[in-house]
Amino acid sequence: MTDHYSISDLAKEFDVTTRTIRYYEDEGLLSPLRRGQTRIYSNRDRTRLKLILRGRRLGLSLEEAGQIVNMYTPGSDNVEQLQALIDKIEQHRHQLYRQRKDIEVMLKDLSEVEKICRQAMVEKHKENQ
Amino acid sequence: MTDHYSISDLAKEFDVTTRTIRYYEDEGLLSPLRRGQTRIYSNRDRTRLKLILRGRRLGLSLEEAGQIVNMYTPGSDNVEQLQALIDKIEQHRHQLYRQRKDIEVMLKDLSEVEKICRQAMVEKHKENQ
DNA sequence: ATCAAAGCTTACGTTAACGTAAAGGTAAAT
DNA sequence: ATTTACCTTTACGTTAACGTAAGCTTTGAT
Repeated sequence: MTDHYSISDLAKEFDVTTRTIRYYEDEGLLSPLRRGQTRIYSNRDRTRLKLILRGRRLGLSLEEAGQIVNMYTPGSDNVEQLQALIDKIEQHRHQLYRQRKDIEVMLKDLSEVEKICRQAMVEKHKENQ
Repeated sequence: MTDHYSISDLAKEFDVTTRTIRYYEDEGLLSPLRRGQTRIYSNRDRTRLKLILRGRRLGLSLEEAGQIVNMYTPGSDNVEQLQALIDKIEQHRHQLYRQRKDIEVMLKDLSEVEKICRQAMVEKHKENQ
């Protein structure tokens, strides 16, 4: 709510190191203001970091995550760029669909394995009686 | 259906290099039979590879992917191990839940951005008339 | 018989995403 | 005043997950 954060504020909130946040800046993903040398992060910066980390949790590279984050602030005004952006969105959407499918299958598989485990445990208990 | 595959068979089917498959063997994730020096992959090997690659698409490390794959063939018979396995399953399940949530949010965001894009394009077309 | 395709091992190279250490500046608390 | 707790930059180190190249063997096809 305060609209400005220190680097360690964000580091604590999102459970990353300050090194990581500075690295993201080196890679052009963040560009906080400065008071003297010290970095000052706005709510916009904080949101960008949040989006980057969300991408990372899905296994995206920093470059891919950056692409997605940059979609939120187009900046490009001509029709071709807009169309290119829409195409990128479509690509990412399909990747997400695939991941979602993978997750569903994996969840189902895990349930199956758990079931077998529990049955095996029941057998073991019978043995010990 | 043939129950045995060459390394390049699998490489083509799953769109990876043979180097990748051999690397997974080095890391103990696969252990194909041999005819002389040549590797021969069974359906079981093929399934393991498929599972590993599914894990990779979700951003898991090879080690994590390996853990999951090994759940499918418990091998351990004592109760403690079974309980440990069930705990691991629960952990992975929660990670998958989180990823699924991330995906839903991201899909929603992408739709939002696309909407804005399309509106901007409509404006541009009006200008050009 | 030889030639191309595919297989093998060994080993060094590469890249992303940080970790870690050194050396220093600033500001508040004791 | 000096300790504590931040902040900074620079720079070298590390690890996972392969890529790539060299050199050799095996095998099916012509």
